[in-house]
Order: sequence, then C-alpha cells, then structure tokens
Amino acid sequence: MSPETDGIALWRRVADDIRSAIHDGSITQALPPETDLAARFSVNRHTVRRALAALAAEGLVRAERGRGTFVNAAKPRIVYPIGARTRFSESMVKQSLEPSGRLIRAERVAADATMAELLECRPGTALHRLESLAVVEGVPLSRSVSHFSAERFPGIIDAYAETGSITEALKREGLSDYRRRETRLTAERVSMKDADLLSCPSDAILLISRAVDEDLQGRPVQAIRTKFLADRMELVLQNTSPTMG
Amino acid sequence: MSPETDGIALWRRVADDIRSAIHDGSITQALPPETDLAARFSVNRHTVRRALAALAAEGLVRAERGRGTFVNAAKPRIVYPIGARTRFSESMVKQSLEPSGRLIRAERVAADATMAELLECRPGTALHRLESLAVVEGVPLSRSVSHFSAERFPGIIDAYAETGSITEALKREGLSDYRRRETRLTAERVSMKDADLLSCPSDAILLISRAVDEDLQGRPVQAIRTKFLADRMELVLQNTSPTMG
DNA sequence: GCCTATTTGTTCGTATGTATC
DNA sequence: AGATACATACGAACAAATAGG
Repeated sequence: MSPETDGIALWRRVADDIRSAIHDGSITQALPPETDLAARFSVNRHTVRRALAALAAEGLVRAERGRGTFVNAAKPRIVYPIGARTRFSESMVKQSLEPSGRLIRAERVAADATMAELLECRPGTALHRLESLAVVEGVPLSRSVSHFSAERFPGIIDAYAETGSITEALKREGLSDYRRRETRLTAERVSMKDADLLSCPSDAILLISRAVDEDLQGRPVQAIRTKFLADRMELVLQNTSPTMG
Repeated sequence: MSPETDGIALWRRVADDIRSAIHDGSITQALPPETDLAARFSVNRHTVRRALAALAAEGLVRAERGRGTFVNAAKPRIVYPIGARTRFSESMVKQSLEPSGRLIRAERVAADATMAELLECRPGTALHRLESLAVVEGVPLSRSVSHFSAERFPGIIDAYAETGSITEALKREGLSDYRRRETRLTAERVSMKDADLLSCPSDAILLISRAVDEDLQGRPVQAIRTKFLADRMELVLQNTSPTMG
C-alpha cells in the first residue's frame, strides 16, 4: 500500500481515531502501548509515534518514558483580573491560593531606548532589573522581569526578596499605591530557557504580558514583562459599569 | 558511537546548531536541503528531520514540500485595543488596515447553561449563532463565534453578512451603541479544524478571547468567543487615567 | 539491591509518494 | 521529463526510564 492514499496521511487517520476515542471517553487515562496501537491499526510503530506526537503537540496527551502515554487532564485555570488595579498576590489570595515570588536575579542596568520610553526617563538612567518567578501552590506559574528607577526605589530588590510581592516592596520604598497604565498581550511558544525556569514541557505556550504601572500622579513606576504558562492562566478584564443616570 | 551520548540526543544538538546559525545570521532565508544537512552533521536524514521538526514547532522555520525549508520572518503584530469600547473593524481601519468579516455559518440554537448565564436569559432561549472569519489585508486573522438573542436581533445574520461588521449589524438592528463588559483571555494550540479555517500551520498558537458586550443600560448584547492567530496579534488594554484633583 | 520485562526515545537503513523547479 | 526536495511509511536495533518480583 502506498503512503498517503486518499491524500490523507496514515498517521493523521491514526491520530484522528485516537483523538475521537479520547473525546468520547473510550480512553480515559493511559493509552495502550505504542506497539499495541501499531498492531491494532496495522501500521508501523513509527506511524503511531507520529500520530501521538501530533496529539501531544495539541496538548491532548503526554508521553512518559518507561511509563506510557497518558491523557492530559484539563486543569481549571487560575483567574487573574487585569485592570487599573492589577495586583498579582492579592488576586491569588482571593482565590484561596498561596502565591510566593522568588527572586531569581537582580542587577543594576542602564535604561535602553525601550525602557527609557516606557519609564519616561533618559536612556542610560540607572535602573534596577528584577527577575522573578511566581510560584502558586508550589508550582511555577509565571516568570517576570521588572525595571524600576534605581534612584527612586533604591532598596526595591531587598524589599522584594524579603516580601515576595511587588506591591509590598513598593510600599516599603514609600509608594503606598499605584495603578496599571497599560497592558499589552501576546502569546508565544516557550523557549528552552523559560521551559527550564518554569519547569514546564518544552512545547508549552506562554501568555506574555508587557505592562507599565504608574503612581497616582501618573508617573511610571515599573515596566514589567511577565510570561504566564497559558494552560494554567486566564486573564480577565472587567470594565466597571459607569453609573447610569 | 552510541546514540544519546552525553545524555543529549543527537537531534537536539543538530537543532541547537541550526538555531544558532539562524540567530547569528549565518542562515538568513533558505536552509540547506535535508540531505546536505545530514551529510554536514554526519547523521541520518531522519535525525535532521527530527531537528527541523523541533525548530518548526518553535516557529523558527517552515518546511515547504518540494521547495525547501525556510527561516520564518517575524512580522510586526497588528495591535488590537481592548477596553470598554472595543471595536474590531474600527481598530483595523485606524491602523490603515483593511478588515473584512466573512460569514462562515449561521444558525438558530437554544441557549445552553453557559450562554444563558452570559446573556442573562433562560436556558433554551432562542439565539442566533454567528460564526465568522476576520480577514485583514486579505489574510485570515481570527475566527469568532457570537451568540445574540434571536428575539431582540432577528435580522442580525443578514445584517452581518452584508456589512461584515458586528457594530454595523447591530446598528441596523436598532442598537446604536454598546460597550464591552468583560473579556477573558487564554492561549491554546490551534486545532486541526481551526488551522484549516484560518489557513495557518497546524502548530500555530491562538490567543483566545471570550467576551460579553452589553448595551448602555447594562443588558448583555452578545457573547463572543474569538480565536486570534497569536503571532499576528497584540492585544492592548489601556486604563484611562482618572482626572486628578 | 538486582534483574527483568515493559515502554517510550533515538538512530540508522530503505523505499516510495508528491510537489516544485 | 527529469532532477531536486520534502513527506510518509516500514523495518531493525539499541538506549533509557520505569515497574515489579
């Protein structure tokens, strides 16, 4: 038999069959071993592996060496409200989740053109660059890189290292309140480095947020880029109703 | 030589080498043919293919049957502002882009529990389900499914089919203005069906928006789920500064 | 701890199909 | 039509992780 008969590749048909079996509930947890599937579909084990790779890329199954291939349980996503008053730690606590921020790396850098524009300062201005990992319920959820004016917030690094919360750290530095000015969202595949830091599969998807927070006078406070694990996260924007007349 | 010496698979080292070559600019457009790469790295062509598949999954390269494998050019993203006043067509026009909405499918359905809650109606209420494709500059950008009250907007389907814009269609149905109540954002891998509809690679990423629009009295107007091609899109949320005292 | 069977992961070989130039 | 290049498929072998006795 020639490959790609009917114009549809064999492995696609195998993948479709397995996908259906998962969706209609005939496979719930573990898939049969590759050799069994190969026998059942009368194809080579490679063909089964190609099909399983496609299903894994869809996020439907997950293979574990030496153990087997399993249906991925869809976990409920963590809700993160984004708005004028965006507070990560507070949001987690409200959902009865235990957040903790870990300082990965901190350094003093000079503002490049992008940072200068976002923070409304001159290029070359001294900034604190704070790289952190947000862990919720013991599992990494996101990785952030923040930039602050080094002059205005000289002790922000230590304050964050101790509290694990940006809001708390800013309070210690004398800023009692701040608000979100802008949030820009995209999505990308995880890079090798991020996969390592977030302890996630190398084919995971990231929801990427680039935001600027400002103080109540409208001066930029921090520029923050966060990479969230997309399969654990749902960003919610609520537009508060204006009072009607 | 045994495979997987050093604990790192051969195909990973090949992929790393090729990725570096792309990043440092030694490969700019077309990659050498698989057979050449196999010879250069002294590995089997399968090993090269495994490496290229990984790079393709990262979105770095794209293989075209019969032509070759090419470095993916990173295109600038289309900006889509999301807020109380979210208008897709208007946003595109403002960026000097030509949007067009194509009606893919329309049907009358009964509200399920989810729709009933979002649209604040009783389950079973008659709704118009409108499936559409947004095309910008001739290229598919997103796929949406909207639900409207069939009683309140009896002619919404025809109105959309003619205008290609939800805002215009609602105007024809007597609703002069509406606002965004809530937007929920996640990201996922594209499904086979969506890849087909959006004419995108089967490993593309979708930015998924589930939103509810309401009229100026606060009554829900439509529930809309949109799947954007993540690599073409950037969602922007701006929090308008409250006037300071 | 050790050995063995099971199961997924990697690699090479070979052949053929299909699209492009 | 022929050459080139990617896509699919089967076969064989071994590596590496896991589980069970």
